[in-house]
Amino acid sequence: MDGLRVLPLLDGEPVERSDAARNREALLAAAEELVHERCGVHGVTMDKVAARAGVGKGTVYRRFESREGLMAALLNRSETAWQQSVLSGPPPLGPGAPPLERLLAFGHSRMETNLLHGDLIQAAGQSGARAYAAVSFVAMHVRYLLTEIGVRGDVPILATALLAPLEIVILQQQTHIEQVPLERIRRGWDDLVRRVVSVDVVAP
Amino acid sequence: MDGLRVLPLLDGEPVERSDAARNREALLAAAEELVHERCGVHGVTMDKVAARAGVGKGTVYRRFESREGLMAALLNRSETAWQQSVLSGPPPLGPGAPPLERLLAFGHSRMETNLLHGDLIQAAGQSGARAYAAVSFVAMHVRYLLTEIGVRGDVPILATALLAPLEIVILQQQTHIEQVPLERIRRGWDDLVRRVVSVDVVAP
DNA sequence: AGGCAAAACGGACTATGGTCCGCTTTCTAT
DNA sequence: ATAGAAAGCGGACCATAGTCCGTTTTGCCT
Repeated sequence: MDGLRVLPLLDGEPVERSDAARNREALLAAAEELVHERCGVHGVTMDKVAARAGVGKGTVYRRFESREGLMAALLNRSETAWQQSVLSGPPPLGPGAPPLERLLAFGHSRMETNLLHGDLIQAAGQSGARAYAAVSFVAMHVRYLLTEIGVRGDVPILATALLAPLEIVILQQQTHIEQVPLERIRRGWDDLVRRVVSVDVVAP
Repeated sequence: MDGLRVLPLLDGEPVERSDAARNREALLAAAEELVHERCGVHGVTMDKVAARAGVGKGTVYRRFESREGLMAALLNRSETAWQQSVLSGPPPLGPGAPPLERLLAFGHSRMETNLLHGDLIQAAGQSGARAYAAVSFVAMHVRYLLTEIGVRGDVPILATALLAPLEIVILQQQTHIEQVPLERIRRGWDDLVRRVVSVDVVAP
């Protein structure tokens, strides 16, 4: 009998072999351990990750493409939890609050998250995973909220404009180099949002 | 007679030795040549730059600290010309036009410049020179224009918010990955500026 | 069960950024 | 002009990201 697996699992995702899956887990776990031990992303080398996971270096690169890819994968783990709290957590970040309040809460939360994972984000660079998964989720959400608020104009572009000052390169420039206090950055962003939005809400 | 050099050239900039100056020029020239030959920043290695300039690798690092530093130095050369046209070129980019027009022209010009030097900017990273020279010039100018326009609020933070969407990481995300046409990005930025500014100009 | 093709493995190898330290050049004071 | 010290020089050396390819494992099919 041929039993299970009747559906030919439409190609494009040709099933992950068991050893491959095992090794991916091992590698991510090893990388996370090393980041914690070393108290940072710097100093976590590909060799060490491979050794800790008990595999060869070639395997790391097959699974994650590059150092950036590995970091991006690591990042996605924490990002997922955060995305959950945006989609279904308590208001005002989650659903239930009026859209403007949600948008402001979103900005504050995103700011904190980005600063928290700053080094990891930079180490992940432009690498695929983040560029797609994270960026597009965040952009999507802001577009949605802007639409709910009733903003006229090129919503996708405006969403990008609101998100840009929350990017880690900008935040680090402000906090680390210009020494701007966080509270002021936050108020500045709130002000920006209100300015962008007010044009439409006052004049229908 | 003890002749020239009476002023003890107040320390802090302890005079550059002639060989050092010569080598710096040679290195920058070599780096520029290689960038042109290779049609890009990638593939320009420190070894090649040193060899082309006819010096050892150690010299490159003494002069420019790191690869990022070298790239930043390269960038500064072109940046300087651009800064001149902002400060004293023809309007609307240069002085003479009303501040709002100047601000819009500034955004367009900055957008083009950043896209043109995209790879170089990324290769220069956060490295000193750019973080200070370029960023602070640009920030200063936008603050000045916002003040002239009569914007109330936290002008430095608003300036950062307007500049953020012009950063290369954002622009490349939009043009290369999301395939947004340049014209649309430009119009989007104009809209953003008008929204940010309009709050103050209509309601004094 | 046994065989077979595809996928995965792993470690030696390469390329390149960055460091180090003994030697050379430049500058200044005599 | 000369000597001495400070600054600069340069290439051998190290660390780490990334590649390659012969070998091993896996999972399906008869």
